[in-house]
Amino acid sequence: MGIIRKTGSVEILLNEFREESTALSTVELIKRLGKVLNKTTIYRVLDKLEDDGVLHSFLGFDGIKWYAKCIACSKTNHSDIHPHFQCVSCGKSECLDLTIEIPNIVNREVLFSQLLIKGTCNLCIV
Amino acid sequence: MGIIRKTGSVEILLNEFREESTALSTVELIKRLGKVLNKTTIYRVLDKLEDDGVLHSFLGFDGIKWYAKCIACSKTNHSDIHPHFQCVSCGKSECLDLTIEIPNIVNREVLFSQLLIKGTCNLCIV
DNA sequence: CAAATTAACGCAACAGAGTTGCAAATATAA
DNA sequence: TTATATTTGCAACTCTGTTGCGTTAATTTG
Repeated sequence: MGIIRKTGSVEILLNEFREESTALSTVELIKRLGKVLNKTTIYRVLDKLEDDGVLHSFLGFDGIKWYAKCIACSKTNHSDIHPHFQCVSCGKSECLDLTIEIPNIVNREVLFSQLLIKGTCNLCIV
Repeated sequence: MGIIRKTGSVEILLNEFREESTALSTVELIKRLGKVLNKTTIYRVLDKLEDDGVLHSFLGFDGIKWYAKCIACSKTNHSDIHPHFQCVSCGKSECLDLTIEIPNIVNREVLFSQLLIKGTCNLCIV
C-alpha cells in the first residue's frame, strides 16, 4: 500500500524533507507538525512514503525511527543501503555516502544490513 | 553502578545465558522468568551485568533490546564490537565472529558502531 | 553470631513510541 | 454532481522500558 492520493498531509510531510539535509525522527516530526497533523496520520503517511521508495527509515541508538529521502529507490527496489550516523552531542542522524561491504556468512543468507555509527558530527566536533 | 552483591536474581539470569549460545531479548527473558523475577529486576540486573562487562546489548530490527555474553570485555573496556545477525524466520539474534572495518569519516569523530544483519539463520535456511 | 547498614527487590504506577478501530472528511472516479 | 473508496482525526490501546518507594535480603561491623 503506497501513496494513492495527493493529499495535504503528504504535501506537508514532504515539505519537511525538502528543506532538510539530515534525517528526521518521528519524534521530531510530531513535535513540528503535531498541531497541524495527527500523529497517527504522520506515522501512516511516513509508512506509505517508505513503501513508495520516497523515504527510507532506520532505527537510531535509542530505538526511535528516523526517515530520510531516498536518492535511488523505487516502489519495488529499496536500494538506499548506506550507513547512518548519529551524533552523541546534538542527537541528529544523517545518511553517509559510503559503501560498506558485508562479507558472505557461512550457512546464512543475508537479506539486508544496517550500519549505525555513533560519534560527533561536523557541527559539534569544534 | 555494577553488580555489588551476588544475589539470587543475578544467578538466575546468568544461568539463562550459560545454557544459551544465541542472544536473548528482554522480551524472551521476561517470558521465561517473569514468574520468578519481577520484570523491573530483570531490566536492572541486565543493566548491571552490562556495566560489569559480563553481557553486551544491541537493538534488533524491531527496536527490542538483546543481550549476549561478552567474550573479552571488562568493566572499563567494552571490546565486544562485532556484527549481530537477526533471522527473519525464527526471530533469533546472535553474535557474528567477524570484524568489520569502519573507515574514517571526514569531519566526524567515530565513537562506536553497530552492524545489524537481517537474513535467514543456519537452522531456518533448510 | 547478632545488630546495623545498605544494596537489591517487588509492586504499582507511569512514560513514550507506535498501533488499531471506527466514524467523519476528502480526494478521485463515474 | 453523485457515488465510491481512501485518508484523516480521535480515543483508546499495546508494548517496552522506567521510577519511586516501602520491604527484603546480602554484607559489614561490633
